[in-house]
Amino acid sequence: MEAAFLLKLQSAGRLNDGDRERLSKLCDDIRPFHARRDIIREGDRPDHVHVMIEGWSCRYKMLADGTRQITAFLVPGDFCDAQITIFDEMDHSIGSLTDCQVAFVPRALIAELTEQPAIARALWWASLVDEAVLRAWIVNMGRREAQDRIAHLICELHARLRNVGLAPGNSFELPLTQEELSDALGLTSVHVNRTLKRLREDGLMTFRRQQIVITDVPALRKIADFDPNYLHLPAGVGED
Amino acid sequence: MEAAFLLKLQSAGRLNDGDRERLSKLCDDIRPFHARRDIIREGDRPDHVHVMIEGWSCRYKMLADGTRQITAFLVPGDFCDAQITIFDEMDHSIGSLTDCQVAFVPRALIAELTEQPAIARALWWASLVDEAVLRAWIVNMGRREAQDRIAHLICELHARLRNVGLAPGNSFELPLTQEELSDALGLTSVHVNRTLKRLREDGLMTFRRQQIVITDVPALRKIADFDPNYLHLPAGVGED
DNA sequence: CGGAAGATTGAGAGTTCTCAATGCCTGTGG
DNA sequence: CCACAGGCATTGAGAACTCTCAATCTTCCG
Repeated sequence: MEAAFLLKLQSAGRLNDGDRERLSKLCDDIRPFHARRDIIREGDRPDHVHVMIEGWSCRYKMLADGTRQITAFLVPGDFCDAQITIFDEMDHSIGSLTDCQVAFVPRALIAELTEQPAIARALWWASLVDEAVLRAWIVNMGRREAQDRIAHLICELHARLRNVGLAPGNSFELPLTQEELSDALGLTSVHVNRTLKRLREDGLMTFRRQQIVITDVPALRKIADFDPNYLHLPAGVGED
Repeated sequence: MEAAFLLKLQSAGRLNDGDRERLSKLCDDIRPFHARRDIIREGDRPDHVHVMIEGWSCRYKMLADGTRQITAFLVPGDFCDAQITIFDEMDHSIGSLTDCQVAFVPRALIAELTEQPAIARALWWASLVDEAVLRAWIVNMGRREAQDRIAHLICELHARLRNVGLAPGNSFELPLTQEELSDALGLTSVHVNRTLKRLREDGLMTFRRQQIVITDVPALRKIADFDPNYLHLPAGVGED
């Protein structure tokens, strides 16, 4: 299978064989992480940039009262912390959700790669998509109640995973507990549980054994008010 | 008064006089907008980048059910839509909140400016701060109840406005209605109203006639669990 | 002096949370 | 192969928070 980050950066278009060749150097130093470990912590000043190769991780912040909010899911192909080439220190943490493989990329290599305009552009593009996703999450948490909110997140993940070849058909692996899901949605796990039940009963989707099956794609998108435009995927990929 | 965007980009450091001179070209084409007008709409493909010079605007999305979610407040010095140099079309709208002055910057000028490494770096830095603010909003909406959520937003705006010289002391102008505030916070205006009353009664802050007065900065930051680290301001500015 | 928009308040309904108990599944050790 | 432990998932009941709908008050302006 082709490296996910190539599939992803592809979407930014304009990569030629030389660029793809250069990008393959990202994989020179891949390290494994167990599930539920911190890959980077708030306050760290890592000297490598981390890229997800395999498995899932998430950005998160802990609050003073011990609650957690997940602000992003990172899947194969996602850059964890390109911002560290600009900022002094991390303002949030990144933790693995599953066992995973993470590429450690020296800052110097990033600097070298971004001398290629097409690569710089692709990275900027990826960063702007991340931003668009954050806005979509804000809309989701601010203006949708639980059922529609879950539906929207599932539609988004479905579209993103398809783009990197990880969601054949209308199902995909979602290696999260309901607790983790609730930390991303701004809900409690109890309420997520009840709401998943309703989605199941309504014949929209099921989530069992870490497997999402979207039973009725149009209906799920409808209640979620999902429009994939913000993901800026290549034509066709976001469509059903 | 110095142009706000210079003060802001300053925070990225490393700008020399030449850079500042070049950046002044951003102001060559400034146009006025009345309050409550769209500056750009979702789906637009503007050929200028817009920069806030004076007044307030906001990013927002409308939902199918007619509700609105504001995803960012834009104040003097903020770039509205740098992403349009990469994406084909806007995935959200930007509307003026007050009468304002907006610089229209041709894409070509942006391209020219970003040939200067320090300027490119400053713009990237600004974009990463925007991203960090979006994450902070997600945490805010996901894990704080109304009073703490409002408190956090006010602390953030206070810090940001100080950085561009718009918040002397512990008060600042916030030219929003309670309705607009509620659209940013994911609440209803009725609930915002009641909660503002409580903040007032608790001696933390007041909001009357578009004027925020923070009565007790430490207490407000405490209930908001506010840490300005994510704004990556120059040392000292974020502090009380 | 109106009018209109925004702010404030009340009452009741709906959503989500908290706390706690129970059920289910999986991996491990005997 | 079976029993058991631990982590998740599921369910119930009551409390807390937020929303809706509507009325009333204020403020701002022409």
